[in-house]
Amino acid sequence: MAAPEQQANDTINMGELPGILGLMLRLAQVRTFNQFFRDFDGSDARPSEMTVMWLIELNPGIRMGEVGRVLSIKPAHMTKMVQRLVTAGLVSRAVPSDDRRAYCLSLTDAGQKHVEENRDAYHRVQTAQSAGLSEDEFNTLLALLRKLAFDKV
Amino acid sequence: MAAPEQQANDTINMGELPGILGLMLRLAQVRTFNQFFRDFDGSDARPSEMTVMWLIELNPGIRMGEVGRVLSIKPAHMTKMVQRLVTAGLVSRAVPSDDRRAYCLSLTDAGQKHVEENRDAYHRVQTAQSAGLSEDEFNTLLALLRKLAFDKV
DNA sequence: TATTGTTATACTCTATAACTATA
DNA sequence: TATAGTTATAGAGTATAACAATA
Repeated sequence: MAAPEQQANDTINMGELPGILGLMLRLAQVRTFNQFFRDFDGSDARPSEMTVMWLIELNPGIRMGEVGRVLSIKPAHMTKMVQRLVTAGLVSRAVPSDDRRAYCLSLTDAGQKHVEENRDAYHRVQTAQSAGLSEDEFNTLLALLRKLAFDKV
Repeated sequence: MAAPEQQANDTINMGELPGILGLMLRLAQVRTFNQFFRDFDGSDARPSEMTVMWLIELNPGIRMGEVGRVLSIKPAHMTKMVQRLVTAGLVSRAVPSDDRRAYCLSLTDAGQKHVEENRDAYHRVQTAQSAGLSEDEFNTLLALLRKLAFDKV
């Protein structure tokens, strides 16, 4: 009867599954997200919205489509997400004069404040220490993930 | 007018975003999944179902709850997933005599055949080459992800 | 009382296609 | 004709809570 939930992981044969990249990416992400929501307990900050707002802060006037392309967010989802952020008073839209099909995004004062208040915590959650890795391991992992995420093959 | 979709990534300022572990895990996963679905075009194999069936093959008679714990799949989702697999004739359930609340899972003959037919392809998709990494980089990445996914902190 | 699995509900994210208004 | 964004719909996956049967 002692710690049956610990036994499970040990007595189960994983075979070659820990060599499947997609599975390990998913399991690592689950854990990272759990950590995020544990540390951000109470706050209504969502990783995806935080990332979008941070990107808008870095690139004022960036177009919706560009945000979606950089962050791999589909157009339909971008629309709903931006509508939420606009409704929440965090983001504002403007039609650029050179292309009236598009929307340029900026942070409102409230949005700017929101980013400034949460960025440190957001950044602090994603550290070597909270991931249980050494600084070297953490930096190596990030470099390899960047290669996987950004390099064209 | 030349290749505006290429410009975007270059002229956009990412700031410290590529240092955010959660974001890079997500972007790496998106790419890995795209590769999966490109290579498995036509087949109806889903990564999650393939992983569950492979785990059942390795551990015949494993309980639903154990599968969920190892793969971080929530009970409610496990129920629906197993029902799909049972309906598809790939997995069979049995109530163990020592705990009649539980379900033990096994592969049917069709399930066994399905795993054998798809495992190689499933494994082959997730290689260093298709990820655009060297063998060393690929193995390092997997080792770090395993540490992130499995180590208790 | 606690645990195994089920059901029901709601929400996030994804996928797809049809649509508008511009270019 | 192609592109930027919208709308609508469907599905996967997750989160949560209430529930029945069993331990």
